Amino acid sequence: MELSKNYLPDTTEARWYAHWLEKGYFNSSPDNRKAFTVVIPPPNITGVLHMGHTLNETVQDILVRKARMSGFNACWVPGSDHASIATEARVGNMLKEKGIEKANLTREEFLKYTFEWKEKYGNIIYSQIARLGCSVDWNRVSFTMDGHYYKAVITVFVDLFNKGLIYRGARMINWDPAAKTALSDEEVEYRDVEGKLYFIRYYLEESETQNYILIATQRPETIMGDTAICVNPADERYNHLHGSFAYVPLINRRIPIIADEYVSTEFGTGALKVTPAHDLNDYNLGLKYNLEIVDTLNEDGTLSEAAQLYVGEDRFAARHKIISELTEKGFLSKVETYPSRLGYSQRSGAVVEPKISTQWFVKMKDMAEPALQAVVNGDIRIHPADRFLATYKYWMENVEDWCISRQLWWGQQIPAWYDEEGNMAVAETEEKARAVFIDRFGLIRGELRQDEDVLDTWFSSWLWPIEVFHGISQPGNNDINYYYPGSVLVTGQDIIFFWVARMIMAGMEYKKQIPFQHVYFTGMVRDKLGRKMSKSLGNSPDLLALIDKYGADAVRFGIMISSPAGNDLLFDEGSLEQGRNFNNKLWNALKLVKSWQAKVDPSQSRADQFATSWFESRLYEAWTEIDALIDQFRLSEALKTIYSLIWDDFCSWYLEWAKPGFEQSVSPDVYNKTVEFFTELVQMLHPFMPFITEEIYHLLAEREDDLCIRPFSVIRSKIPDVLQDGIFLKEVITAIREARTKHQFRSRDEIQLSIDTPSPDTYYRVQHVLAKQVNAGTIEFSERAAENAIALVIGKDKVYIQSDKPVNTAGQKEGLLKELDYLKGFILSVDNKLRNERFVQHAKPEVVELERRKKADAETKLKVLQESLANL
RNA sequence: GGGAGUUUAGCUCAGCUGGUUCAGAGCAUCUGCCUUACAAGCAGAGGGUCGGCGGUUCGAACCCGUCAACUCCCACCA
Repeated sequence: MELSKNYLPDTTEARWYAHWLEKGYFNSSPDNRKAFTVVIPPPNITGVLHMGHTLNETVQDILVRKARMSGFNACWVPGSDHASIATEARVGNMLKEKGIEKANLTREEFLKYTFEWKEKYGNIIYSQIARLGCSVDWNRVSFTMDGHYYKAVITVFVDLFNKGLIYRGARMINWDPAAKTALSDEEVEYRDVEGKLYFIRYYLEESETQNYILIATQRPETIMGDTAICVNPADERYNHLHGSFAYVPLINRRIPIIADEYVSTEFGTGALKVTPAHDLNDYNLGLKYNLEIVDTLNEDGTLSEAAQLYVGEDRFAARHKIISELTEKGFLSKVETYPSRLGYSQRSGAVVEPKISTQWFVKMKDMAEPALQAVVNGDIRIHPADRFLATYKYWMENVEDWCISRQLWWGQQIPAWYDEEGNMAVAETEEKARAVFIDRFGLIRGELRQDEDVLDTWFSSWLWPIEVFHGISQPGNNDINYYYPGSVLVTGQDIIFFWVARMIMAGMEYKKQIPFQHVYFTGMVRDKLGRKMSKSLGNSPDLLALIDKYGADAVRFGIMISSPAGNDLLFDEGSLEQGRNFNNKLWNALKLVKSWQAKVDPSQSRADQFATSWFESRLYEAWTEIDALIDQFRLSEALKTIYSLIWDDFCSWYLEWAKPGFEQSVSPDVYNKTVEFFTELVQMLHPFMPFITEEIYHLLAEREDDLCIRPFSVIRSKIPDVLQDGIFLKEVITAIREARTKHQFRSRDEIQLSIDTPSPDTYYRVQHVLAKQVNAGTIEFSERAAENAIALVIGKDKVYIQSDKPVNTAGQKEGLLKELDYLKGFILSVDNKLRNERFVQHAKPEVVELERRKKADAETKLKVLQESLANL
């Protein structure tokens, strides 16, 4: 078969993925092997594959494929989460484009549209995951709104409620006015912005002369919610005002002036307007001093009736108008710019409002404790540990209660029912809730009404490692017993609190066991200038286009080669090019080895055993390293090691050494060994670059199996002497080549070597290869210096290169003198060290011995150099 | 304001418990090659006083102190 000039990924990749699926290699069911379980961090159904996913999925695929080939029963569960806020917004917009207002729909109608949308668009990401080559078990696709999953979430809610770990109450929460829902603290992102500080006059009641107190605020539109002014009791400027009253500008509400230590005398004017409905601190002051709470905002961020002014206008529009009015009427004293921080909704991007609202909360303290211990005592290992252990600990020790109710439709509806008097029962179903009512109140007053709210998406995804195996809906089933706990969780460090910490809590609560043994945090993907990927910067590459251009293997290579463990990944298309070049290198090595096939001559016994026995040892040595690196999650380094093993050791050295001469035959032994080596190399590489390796595996020889399920079987021994010979041989070749280059030999110019060495045995073992590699016609051993030759000193050996080209003696002399100088300096420094009594006394004996040997070696070499110089 | 991390060649990073010739790799750069697998290649080369200062030690990129720069996380000062 004729092989193409370069490797062509597109058809190859599609063909092999289809084949793997057809064979069912990625499907897992419990058996007597050890399980290796990975659950995918479920992407949003609204999402498309981006660089972050690509990194995560590639890492997981590497670990899973490696485990599968190492004899584990590997199970990688794919799936997605329903992403209530994002999806509801997306579907809302879609409906709007069709001319349908969500407000005119019933809950059931809206959910029907949403499920339809999910069926249509929610699976796009799966085809992209497949395109990357991910070896997930497609029979196990899970979705956080699947029937059993929904049920599990409800079960957990009821259980936690009955345990007293879930409660309902009015609290200051983060309100997203765009999505019109409450958010958890974690869903708020703070950003620095340049704000303005407005200084407003509040006129005092009992002052005959129009006296006022000056208040600084960033949010003048909230003044209608003011119910007090607060100053520090120690602030002498305001001592006389304690207990008196002032009037809120524009609406003339009479409010008290109170004193509390909370207020800083340093900031602003030292006087604070207290708006209990719209600021957490003010809310606390309100509770302390029993202040009236005036909520001046509607759910959508417009001003409410209670505001009296600008009712129905958006908060930011109202701010501008109020500033104008305050200015006109002389209430505004001055404006200063002021750097501040604003909270934004992670999902909708809207500026979050602190709002008092009745919501559902999970008590976190008790659940945090075992989850903290699991990590602190090492049951769960975090990688890289140093960076995240402290963060995790801090969060767990200072965890706040979790607001889990969302004012949305898309999600698990809270299983709480109310009667007409507001009595409440929590139960899995309405029927059970009725029983609870009867049991507790004896009767049900009027119609029962279910709580309108749904649960935070994270309240379902924290059960992911358990419920993808139906561990809550069907406790004790075979799958959950076999696959739980998972082996490793691979995810971004940005969701350590959202998701990782809470999964650990859920695992400890519901399985009394950790959900995974290792957590591997990948870094964030940035562009090559170190900037975050973002739509507005336009630096977020189109992943599918990249796969089209370079192939999935090259994309995987490019991403992995540039992502050192735990660090951010600076994405550069150049690394994909490197991946493509690597594909090509492999492809050409394949072409070379295939070309030998026809040249195999069974009558030929092997002439030279060195190349094969060297590579055999080298292969084993490298495999040990690579295996250890993968175990330590140092995947980038593992890939670099394989890359160099293939490119340098295999292609540049081994294949050249083993290559038959022009028009010459190959011994069956060399050929078979080479195919075997190549097979093992592509096997090592397979977890990283699955497609090309599978392709080469099959082109290299007739196979009955497939590479992706081939068990690793590198049971070799490394022979230190052979490895040592290899190092020495490379050194000699490089030195001679360097001399050839320096003296402007062309590759076809043949040389003759004459070597003066105390240990010719080494040369005997490798001379065949050496001659080929430096284009030497003859190699002879002689203690005499060769005439008209280029003299080299390699270790303790003198190597003379003879040819019909004239020799530049002066240039050579210069080179040797330079080397001599260096050596003398070196000997001097070692000597100084050895003469230092304290060194000899304090240093470990083996270190001293080493220095002595260094000195002796250098002195021998010095002598050889001097002889060479004398001969010139 | 609190905490964590980083600082080694032009770029991205290795360098494990301080000691094999005053530090390694990949990419990039330079030189020479269309050598019968590969110019998406081959053969070579150059490039760093390991952020600054001080200390411990016979010996420091590595340990300690200090300063500086950068990054991230957390935090209710209007």
